[in-house]
Amino acid sequence: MTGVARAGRETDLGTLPTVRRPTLRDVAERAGVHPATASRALNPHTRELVNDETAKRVIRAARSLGYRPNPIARSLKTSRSASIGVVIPDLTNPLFPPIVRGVEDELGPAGYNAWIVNTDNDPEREGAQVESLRSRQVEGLIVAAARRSHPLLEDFAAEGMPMVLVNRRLDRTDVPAVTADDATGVAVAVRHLVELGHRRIAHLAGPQDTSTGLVRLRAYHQALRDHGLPDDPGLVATCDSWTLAEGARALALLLDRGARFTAVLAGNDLLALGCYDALEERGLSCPEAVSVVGFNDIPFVDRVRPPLTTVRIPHYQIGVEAARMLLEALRDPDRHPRSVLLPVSLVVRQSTAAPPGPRDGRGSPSLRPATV
Amino acid sequence: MTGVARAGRETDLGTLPTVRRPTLRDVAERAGVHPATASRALNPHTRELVNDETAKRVIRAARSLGYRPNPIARSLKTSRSASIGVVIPDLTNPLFPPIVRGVEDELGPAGYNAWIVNTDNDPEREGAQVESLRSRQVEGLIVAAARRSHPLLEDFAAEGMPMVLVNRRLDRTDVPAVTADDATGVAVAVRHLVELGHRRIAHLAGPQDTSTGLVRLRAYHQALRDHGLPDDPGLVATCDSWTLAEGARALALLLDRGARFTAVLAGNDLLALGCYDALEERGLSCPEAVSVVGFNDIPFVDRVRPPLTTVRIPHYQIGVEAARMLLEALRDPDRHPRSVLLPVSLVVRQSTAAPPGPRDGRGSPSLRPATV
DNA sequence: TGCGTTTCCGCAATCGTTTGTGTAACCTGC
DNA sequence: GCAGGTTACACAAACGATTGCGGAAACGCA
Repeated sequence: MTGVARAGRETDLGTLPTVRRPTLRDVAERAGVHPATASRALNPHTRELVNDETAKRVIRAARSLGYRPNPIARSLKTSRSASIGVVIPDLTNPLFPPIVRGVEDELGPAGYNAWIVNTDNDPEREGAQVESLRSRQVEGLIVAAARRSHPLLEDFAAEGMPMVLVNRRLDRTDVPAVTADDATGVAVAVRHLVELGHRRIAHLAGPQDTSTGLVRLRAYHQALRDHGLPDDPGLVATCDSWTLAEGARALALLLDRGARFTAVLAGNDLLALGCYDALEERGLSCPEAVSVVGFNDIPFVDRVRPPLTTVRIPHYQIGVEAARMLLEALRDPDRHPRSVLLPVSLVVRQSTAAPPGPRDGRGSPSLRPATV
Repeated sequence: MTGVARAGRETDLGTLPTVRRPTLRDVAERAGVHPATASRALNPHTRELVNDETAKRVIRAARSLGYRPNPIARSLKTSRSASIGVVIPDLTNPLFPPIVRGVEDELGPAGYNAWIVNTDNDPEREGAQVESLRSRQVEGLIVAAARRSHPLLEDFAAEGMPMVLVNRRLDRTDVPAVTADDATGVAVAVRHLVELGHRRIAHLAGPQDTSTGLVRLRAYHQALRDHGLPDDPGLVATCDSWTLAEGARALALLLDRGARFTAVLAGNDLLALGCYDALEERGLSCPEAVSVVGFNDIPFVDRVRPPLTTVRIPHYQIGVEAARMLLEALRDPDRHPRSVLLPVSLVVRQSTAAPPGPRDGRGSPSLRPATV
């Protein structure tokens, strides 16, 4: 009688043509076994518990019915979800999509899928989003929105939620992070400027509640010392957010203060683009009057005017690496958390040139490298 | 005895410090009612079924325990999820993040959250992703990845899945879509070029399996006719994808073919940037030798070199509008599906200028508008 | 007092899985 | 022929919510 197993199921004739998706029970019925057996037969991990012959029968039944397990029911039962949350502070920042893609590419083949949320840099929204992730039983978190002190994330980590930070890290070091080697990046950038002849280099520091903001600022001071350059506090302006508008505001502030500098190291590319605006507004040309260096090498900064000299970080690879680490942590929860620093490189474009001015006789504004 | 209601729950002393999240049963226990009553008390929609006094008690209990309903259990029981899927073809295309943000901003206050997936323009991946959304019981779909003929989406729509398309639409008109007024945009762009004096205008058509690609191509032909311009088939090249590289390839092809034109209307901004590359590679300057017009006005094209003249579409608003329509459809499933066309505007920057050449005596290449 | 209505709440089934336990049937070896 | 051990499956209890149904109070009214 199992041949017409579906008959008992056709009682819902009141519903629309939409056919109910087959459940495990349907599969079991068709294969003539108990749902429990069907479950075990379908799960590669428990297949050994059921007779080979029966397993094949179940699998065939499942295929013929087009059975797809219901992840919701499974989650409810197992408290797991085969998905991990990806917390992005701002999707419209071109830095993040490539990272997300790296995460997805690595997670997919492992059977996990990524659950992307956008916090908009808003703590309240972040709280809601992350809570939503948690209640959906995500098995881990990849977070690009960390601040140095971040109670929410710290609590989560303390509760044992597997977590990997990307791009930014926490002050406490017990949460693994995948970041670019910011300090080296800054050092290289400053060296580049020094080699061009700059001695008064300003810095647009990013928000100091983010590790990137702090680390880059410190590295800037260190680099200045290393090169024996004057470390004038008046050459630093701190931005409240990683946005173009803040970059413009901060550089304008520096300019208004009468700070004298021939180059500015921006905390990231967006701030650097803000510098362009502030400079243009005052009729200062880049790189003739002021050289600008960015950080991150986000998409399109190679095509802006002038093409931005910046520190390239491996966006995609950061995502890949973070996903990989999270997967390892899921497989072996006792594994010691380690953080990794990915290598960076300076990509010199046209926003940097020798400083203007009387220092050397060649002070012409047209020192732009002839290459390109 | 209810004062120590938690006592019975502390049997899991073998587990780690991780405390079990309170369930509805815990709340009920503490309030001294049955879970069913607690459920009704907590749900604004059924609160009227329970005594006001009791409801307050339950709510207080819930608050004091920090109770958060388990959306998974709820989904399983109700087959709903309070979330909707957002299907993006490529998150690294700056066109989409603003749309996503519009969607999220509109969905959030309505109590829904967005589930973003990336198909990478890969049908297989798309199938997997969308299936995953479906099995997670998303209540509707906002799709930016539509092709003109798209069996997967058509099937979903036929099955009654509420769905709104953004940016691109299907050939069949029974699935609502929110798009920009592409035809008008093209008309305005062509008129702009004509007014500058161009008569031979090329077009880099986008993939013809997308509505945007087709509509814009048609509008291009129409505009040419309207202005009495020669409609030379040799002036059109079709791109296989909406990427910068394809834009470069297609324009190079046109150039290699010996096509003669003074302006090119690119199917979108990415293709336009590709044009820049192809032109630069041949030593042709923009806009002096060739004017270029893009479409979409994605972030950063105002800062590239030269700043791109393009048709602005209301990215964010497209997202908002789509979410709004989807919400309406969820509230009233029988509502007639309507599509909306959002207005566009031309934003003239520096990639367009009068054509070069002997036509008028002023053929100097320095016709760039002096403003800015 | 008795009967019909409300009002309020508890009971229990249910959503679709997973998984611990129970138990036939079968084998093995003495 | 039977103790002891596998093997292969079924049973049923979860996971945490929602919801139809039914019944006990409480109430209204004659």
